[in-house]
Amino acid sequence: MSEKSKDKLPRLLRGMKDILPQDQSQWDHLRQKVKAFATSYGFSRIDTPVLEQTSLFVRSVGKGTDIVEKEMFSFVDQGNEQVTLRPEATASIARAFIEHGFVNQPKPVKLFWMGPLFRHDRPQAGRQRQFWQFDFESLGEAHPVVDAELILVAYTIVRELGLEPVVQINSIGDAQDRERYKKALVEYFRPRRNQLSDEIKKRLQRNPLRVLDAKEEEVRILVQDAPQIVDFLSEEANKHFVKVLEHLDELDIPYVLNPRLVRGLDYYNRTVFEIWPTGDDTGQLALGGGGRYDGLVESLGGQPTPAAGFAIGIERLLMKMREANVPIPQPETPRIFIAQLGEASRKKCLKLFEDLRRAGVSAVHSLAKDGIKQQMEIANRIKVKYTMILGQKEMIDGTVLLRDMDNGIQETISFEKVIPEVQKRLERSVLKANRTNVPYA
RNA sequence: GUGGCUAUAGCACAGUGGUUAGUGCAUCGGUCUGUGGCACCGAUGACGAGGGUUCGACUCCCUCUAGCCACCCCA
Repeated sequence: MSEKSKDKLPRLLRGMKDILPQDQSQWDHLRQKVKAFATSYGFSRIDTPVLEQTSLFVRSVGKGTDIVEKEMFSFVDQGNEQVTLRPEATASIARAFIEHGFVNQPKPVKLFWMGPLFRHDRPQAGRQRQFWQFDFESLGEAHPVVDAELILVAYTIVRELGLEPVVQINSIGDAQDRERYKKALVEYFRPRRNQLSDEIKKRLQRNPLRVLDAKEEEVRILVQDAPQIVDFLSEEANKHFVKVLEHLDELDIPYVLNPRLVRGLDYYNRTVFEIWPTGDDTGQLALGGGGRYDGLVESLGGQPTPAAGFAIGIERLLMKMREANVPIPQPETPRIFIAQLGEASRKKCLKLFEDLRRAGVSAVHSLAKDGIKQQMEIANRIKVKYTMILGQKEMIDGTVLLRDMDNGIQETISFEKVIPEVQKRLERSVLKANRTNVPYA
């Protein structure tokens, strides 16, 4: 260390996080559950590459969006190709849908996706530059029941993971509806221009919908009386929205009609929704969101394909689960430690370790250590149930000492019988021990 | 991209414009070449980076980097 200056040491890139061994059980637990949900709701898994053509995201997410304007990890590769680390999943899924002829499958095509995404934002609470999402997408059906099913899935997953989500929902209509609405919005604000900040004025010009989610108090007050997009929906879009809500009522899913909910990606139309944790009324830490994107596949060159989907952020989910002290099953810890004494015993013990593994018993050893005391300390530290001791004496007798670490009782067992004996005892102790759940921590 | 706060060992925290920067936990070793939870002893290991002010900077100033928080936006 003294020789090397510290700035030469390799370091984590900004906004990147290692997922350490002690956090893996939470991640595994969560991912496993999400996978099980996907299967039970009939969504098939699809994985897409981390790297895609830059144009894919520019065309789908939209040129004027923050994601494309300032958050993409883009570069030119050695083959002079413009590439981007995926900032979201839906575009890739739509690309795969087109590329692999999913049009020829029965509709809707229900897909499940899980993986890391990359956005070059400034890190803060619940935000990293590499983060995980899982996505559920349903392609090929325009019917509102599809929207409702997706909301059901999103809501249920979050709920069954131990949180109390609230669905925020809105309809942003179809393209023509939005055009008429934008005009009305601009007109509404025109006589009130002097009350607006420069930033808001700019938004009003570039993307009037953005004014709706402004955080400034004065603007929010104005927004309350501003025209609402629901009043500008075409008859079909309105019917569609009403049907989605009827389904949610039937399912007893609590939702909040949020006329100010607009989403930051260009491909959305009609139904948009977000999943907020209870207690968050700003949406600052939305767990996820989604909506309908009927035009996306076609705009990327595929057949006209109505579709909808949602994404949920895994780190945010974990964060909220920790905050809420949601219990998580303890990871399996090893129950057996192998302690050895002497060169011959060491050889025997590595073999024993492997034999145990083959018998389905995962043991821990520290074969590199010499002193039995050190080994016992380690066994104690990792809280195994039994320690198997093989010293010179046992080597001569062809036995193993089996020490119960809770009460210190030791028994001599013949070497041949020790594996079945250990299996038997572990089974018994598993039955006895009531599985304890500890909170995410 | 903008703003505020912060940066001392693996972790949690002390500390000072002036010899060798402390403590607890952890790690390694010893007391203790056949037995853990205890105790005692010892060792390893840090002032984020670069520049400036100063006789002297870990301490004061600037820049950078990173972290946290907020804005923008989103997961």
